[in-house]
Order: sequence, then C-alpha cells, then structure tokens
Amino acid sequence: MFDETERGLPSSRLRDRVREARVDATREAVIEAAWELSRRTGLTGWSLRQLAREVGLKAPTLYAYFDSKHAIFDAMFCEGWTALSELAVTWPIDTDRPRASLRAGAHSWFTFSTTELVRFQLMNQRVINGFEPSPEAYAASTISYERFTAQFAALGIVDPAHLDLWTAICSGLAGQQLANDPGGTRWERLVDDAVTLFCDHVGFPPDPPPVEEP
Amino acid sequence: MFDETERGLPSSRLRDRVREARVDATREAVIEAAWELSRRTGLTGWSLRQLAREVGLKAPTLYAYFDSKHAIFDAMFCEGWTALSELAVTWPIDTDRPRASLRAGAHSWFTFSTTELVRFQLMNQRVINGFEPSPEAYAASTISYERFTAQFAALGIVDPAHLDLWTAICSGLAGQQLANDPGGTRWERLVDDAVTLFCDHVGFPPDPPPVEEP
DNA sequence: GTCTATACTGTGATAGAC
DNA sequence: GTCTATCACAGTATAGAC
Repeated sequence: MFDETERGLPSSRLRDRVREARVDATREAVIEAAWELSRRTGLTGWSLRQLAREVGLKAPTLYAYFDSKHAIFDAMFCEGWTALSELAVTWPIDTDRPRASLRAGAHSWFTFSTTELVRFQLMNQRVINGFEPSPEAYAASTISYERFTAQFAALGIVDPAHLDLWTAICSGLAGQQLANDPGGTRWERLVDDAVTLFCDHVGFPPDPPPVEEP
Repeated sequence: MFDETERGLPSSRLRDRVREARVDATREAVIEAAWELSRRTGLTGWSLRQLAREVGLKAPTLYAYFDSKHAIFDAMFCEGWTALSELAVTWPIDTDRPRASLRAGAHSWFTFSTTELVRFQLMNQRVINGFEPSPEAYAASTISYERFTAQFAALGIVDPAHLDLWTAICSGLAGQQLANDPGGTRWERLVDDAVTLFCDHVGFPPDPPPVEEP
C-alpha cells in the first residue's frame, strides 16, 4: 500500500497535469470561439447553444468549464486587458521626446481599441446587462492601468487630472470612431492633433529633433 | 344616402382624431414606461411582458402600437435626440465671449448626457444588438447635429476636424464618467480644463471681462 | 468525471377569436 | 384593439449514461 502510494502519486499527479492542460485548452478554445461569434453577431448576439456547437460540444457541457455565460464574458474581459498590458510593454518611451512617445502610444492604443468593436465594448462600456467583472478580472484592468500611470510618470505626467483627461480624450476618439464611422479614419486622423493639444496643456516643450543615425 | 354622407363624414373624421389622440397617448405612455424600466434594470434588462404590465396591457397588444421591440427603442432614440435639440435652443451664445459660451454649452451637454446612463448608451453607443435607428430617428439626430454645427459656426468654428475633436472630447469625458465613476464628478471636474484646451487649440483669445450690469 | 438528454421558465413574435 | 394560445428559441439546471 505504501509502495503503491509512492509509485501512484507522481503518475496520478502527471495525469492531473495532463487533464488540467486539456481543460485549459478547451477553455481557451471556448473563449476564442466566443470572440469569433461576438465579432460576427455582436457581444450579446450569440447563445450558449451556438457557442457549444462552434467547439463541438453541447450547451450544458460548457458548464463544466464556466459557471455561467457571465463567467465567459469575465474571461474575455480579462483576456482583453491582459492583451492591452502586453501591448503596453512594446511601447517605446523616449523621455527626451515625450510628444513623440505619446503620439506613438496613442496610435498604438487607438488601433488596438478600434480594430475590434466588441472588445472595446466589453472593456470600456457597459454593454452586457448585469455584467460586473469579477475581482480577478478587474485586477487585470487595474494592472493595465497601473502600467499606464507608471509610463506616464516616467514622462513626468503624474497629475491625476492629466491622466483622466488623457483617458477621456483617447476613449472619446475611439468611441466616436467606432460609433459614427466604423471602419473609417475620421477620428483616427485627429489623434495627432489631440496629442499635441494634450502636450500643450501639460506644458511639454517641443521635442528636440530626432537624433540621426550615422 | 347623400344626406348621411354629408353629416357622417365630419363626425367620423372627429372620431378619427380622437382615436388618434388616444393612440398617441398610449404610445407615449409605453415609451415613458420603457425609459423608466431602462433606468431601473438597464436598456436591455426588461421584456415586452414587463413593459406591457407596466402600462396595464398584455404583451401582444404592444404590437398594435409598435412593430417590434426595436421600434420602441427607435422611438426612444428619437425622443432622446429631440430632447437634446430642445436643450440646445436654451444655449446662450455670446459671440464676444466664445470661451464662456463653450464652457456653458459643454456643462449643459455633460449634465444632459450623464444624468441618464441609458439615454447616453442608446444615443451614443451601440448597446442594443442589431439595433439601427430608422431613417426618421436618424434624422432627429442629424437635426441636432446640424444645430450644433450652426452654433459652432456662429462662434467661428467651422473646421470639420475641430467639430469632430470637440465631440470626441465631450463624449469621452461623459463616457468615462458613466463607465468608471457613475454618479461621481471625477470627469465632470475636467470639463472646464477640456474647454480651455480646446479653445487654445482653435486659437480663441482670452474672453474679455464680462460686462458689468449698472 | 465528462458528457448527453431533458426539463423549467422566460423571451420576442405571430395567429386568430371577439 | 385587446385578448388567449402558441411558437421557436433563450439561459440555466439536473438526472443519469458511460
């Protein structure tokens, strides 16, 4: 019996690991299918039965992986904010050229937000009735926001009013683009203007000319 | 027979008028109940059965007044933009003091937009899956937008890029307020700053001091 | 332990009697 | 115009097959 435990435990743990990996893979497939359905028919335009069919399951089986439909949205919410955090990592900050840095960051964020309406709706609006992100999902958005504040602090922007003004301007541009000219560039063209106007407001001097590579 | 026609027609027309008035009153009551339900349970948080009960009818009877649930949203959409048009009429424009004028207009619009989340969602976001305003409802929003452009033209702002920037900033402030600090004033406090920043951008000089009343 | 089959309640919408 | 009855489908839940 002692023997069996010694040999049995590791292999059963391995089996657990394999099972967990498969569960995670299925969860991931479900979430990816949910994004795809949302893109095609809107965030609230699909049913659990459709979603299950998309991944080769029956609807009730989804409850083995998610507690409810809201839990699926919760995972998607989490994924969206995590993706934004990962995008933020690639943002090159040049403290000598804050205007150019903000311009690059604004365009990067704008593209991220407007290339997928449903993701913007899930992350920044309250489209799903009764949906509140779980503490874990909310934490993902907080992490992203803290990264944002840290990066702005590196540029010398620490006034909360300035940070809030920036998020308002950026989300306003993206929101108008998605609501009134989806697929177009009517508000995208204004991103540079908005950055300039914001930089003037916080008192940035003009950037020095970019250094020439020899 | 000729006699009966002569006496009958006017009175039947009167009857029609009365009936139409009662139909309109019922329609109005349904829309008002829909707003109230939306405030309580969200724009997509109520059913036709609930709505019918609220006005003392059965659900199928609603179809005598509206073609579908979307048609009810359409009437609400129309009502929202009409209300904004009426608010715009009260906006006092002082062409000698454009900054103060824009400040007043921005606060007026911000209050209108943020005092009722569901109205903002219906008018400015795409919360209801599959809902597209009818041509008539869309016309109401166009009228409101044309009034806005006319008023801005009176202040000397005609560049489409400036107009779009203004709508982006305002809707961004309201959107952030509703999404991240509902009921608070975190972004409302930034309205004055935003107006200043916009006025600087379009090149308005400082307003002259207000004239003193003797 | 994972899935199927099935059921419960509620949804928007329609048909037809009165 | 208002109702009852009904439809297909939704989210959700559970019982039970394997």
